[in-house]
Amino acid sequence: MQEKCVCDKCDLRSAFFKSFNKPESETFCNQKVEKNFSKGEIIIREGEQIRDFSYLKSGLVKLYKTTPSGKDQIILISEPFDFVSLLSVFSSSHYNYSVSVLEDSVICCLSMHDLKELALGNAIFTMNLMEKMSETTDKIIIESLAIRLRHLRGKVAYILLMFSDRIYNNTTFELPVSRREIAEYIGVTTENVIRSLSEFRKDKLIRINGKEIEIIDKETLEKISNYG
Amino acid sequence: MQEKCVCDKCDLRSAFFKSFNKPESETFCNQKVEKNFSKGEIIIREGEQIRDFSYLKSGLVKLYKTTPSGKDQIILISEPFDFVSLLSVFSSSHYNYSVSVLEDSVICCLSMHDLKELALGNAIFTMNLMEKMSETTDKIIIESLAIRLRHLRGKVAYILLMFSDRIYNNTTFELPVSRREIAEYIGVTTENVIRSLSEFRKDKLIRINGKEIEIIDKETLEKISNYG
DNA sequence: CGCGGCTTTGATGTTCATCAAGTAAAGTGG
DNA sequence: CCACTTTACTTGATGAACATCAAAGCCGCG
Repeated sequence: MQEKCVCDKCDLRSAFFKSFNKPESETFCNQKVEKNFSKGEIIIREGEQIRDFSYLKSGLVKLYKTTPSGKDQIILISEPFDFVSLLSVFSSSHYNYSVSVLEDSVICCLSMHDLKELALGNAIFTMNLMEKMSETTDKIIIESLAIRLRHLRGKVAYILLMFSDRIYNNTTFELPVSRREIAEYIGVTTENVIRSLSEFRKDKLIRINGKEIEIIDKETLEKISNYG
Repeated sequence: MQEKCVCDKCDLRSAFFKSFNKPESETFCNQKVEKNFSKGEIIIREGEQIRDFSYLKSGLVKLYKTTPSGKDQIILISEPFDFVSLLSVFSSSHYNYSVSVLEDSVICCLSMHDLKELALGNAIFTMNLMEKMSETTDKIIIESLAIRLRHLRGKVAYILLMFSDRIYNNTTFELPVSRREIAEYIGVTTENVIRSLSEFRKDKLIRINGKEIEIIDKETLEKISNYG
């Protein structure tokens, strides 16, 4: 499950940690650990103590919260470069959300202790972290407002376009989530997600084959998303 | 409108910027500027270029976004110590939300250039900033999920308790917002906010006198908030 | 092979938005 | 300072959107 990171192969080091010079990179690479997770596994459980700073190297995960009545609310579907443990790590001692894997993923882990040491020793690195954090939280907030202002069909259309445009860059894609998870993400019932999808199919806006979705009439779908 | 900050009187320096030593504090204090705003004024407009890093020294403000159809969505009602310009300042060049004043407020401003210089020169300061940022965004996300999962009456009860418990620490308080703004905050119509308030009044859970609210039966209100 | 979870469709009822209309309060200009 | 306009607040009636309930088919897994 755990193996040393081969840093030469790590896109992230150059892409994100531009702030490091050679020796710092070395330290960083020696301290961190890669973990592989497969679809369905839970990486982080709400309430757990935060020990590691982790980020998503490849794959797809969801961040979510479980309500007192046992229902889940999905906060974000996160691609690589959006950090996994970003939200609370600098202000809380425990996670207040869970993370589970939607597509086989590789997570890089560094102990919070080591991270803080690195951050204190390198202000540019810390600034970059802050920038990244700002981007991710901005995305969460903007997206949650965008969803809130739409009606059922608009919400569903919005999610389809999100997968198509933001995540897969393709008009055809395999849904990485169940209908129920879509519902948990946009705050409606599973039945109504299905109903909307069926309507889109009947109206020849999309083709559905199980989890496989093809967007046929993107223009109309966008109209619906922008309040139809 | 603008005057030099009297740093001896500034609670924030000690409370938040514990990272500074004497000379750095001096620099900081000399560079920053205090601005006074009164109820109703707009401090930041969506789309404006970000020039200053500003934080709320005293008063109360709201962060909000205006939708394409011209309606406002309130993101957060922010007290002192929650930064005003926190969300996007490190990842965007322009604000993607607006800020306006609910109660006469004092804002401390520092140019982003100066702030970045300070941050790069002092990693502890930057870490503290990050912590603060993490707290604020966490609060926004947690609160928006909490509101999303409630029904109309639960949402309204939640807001009343928020004002009573988090903002004013008092069972009697003056609402700093209109009924419409409450509606914009919890994502329902103004009429339904009023209806819920009237019902709470009829059920003797609260007393209403214009903007003045007194919470009489907090226990029941909490039950309604926790899903009634 | 049977069980549980996911998906789908239909019927029903509740919640909430919309529309309408009126009162109160607060700002505006002569 | 008073008529005037606008904005905020309030209540009621109606209908649409959506949740809930129910039932059945499908698929994967032990």
